[in-house]
Amino acid sequence: MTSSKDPILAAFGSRVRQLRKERSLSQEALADEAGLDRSYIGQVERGEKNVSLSNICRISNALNVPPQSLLETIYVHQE
Amino acid sequence: MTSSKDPILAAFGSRVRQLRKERSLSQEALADEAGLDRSYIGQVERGEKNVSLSNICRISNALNVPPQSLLETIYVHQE
DNA sequence: TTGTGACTATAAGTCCGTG
DNA sequence: ACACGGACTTATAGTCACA
Repeated sequence: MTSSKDPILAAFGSRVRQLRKERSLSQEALADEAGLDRSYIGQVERGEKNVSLSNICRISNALNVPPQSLLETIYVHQE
Repeated sequence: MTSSKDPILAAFGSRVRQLRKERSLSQEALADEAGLDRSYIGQVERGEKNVSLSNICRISNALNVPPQSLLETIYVHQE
């Protein structure tokens, strides 16, 4: 499931990338801030990783945004 | 790390429990809606599990709330 | 500076049960 | 209806070398 194109993970990753670029950070710089690996951040941004809640918060913290703002672009079909 | 008291996971779990009870659902009923295991939901609510983004969305979908509302009670220290 | 595939260790998550 | 545990399978975390 890690590498399958899950639109949720893709939306999350795009959001991270958007916020990172707004701050003119490299993946490496963001990774450093978050205490994560550079390539891991890249994988997250490409929607290849099903990120855990801990890491969502680490990344949001590194970006100086509340964690829920990283989920803002995720739309789940309500019935 | 599974059983350590991470306040982020605890806050998330409490929020899930709160919303579940508002809907008068049992853990089993919620698990069924979300396509997850009954005991897993219990562990999540007790803050014992580091939930993945996919499962955050599954649970939020089962509760009929947007995923970011499950993170609303999580406050990360901004510097 | 980033994309990518491969890799190992550990945690996620399931399924069975108990009180 | 829930907490909790053991044993189990599968996914994620986290890192690396290289394109």
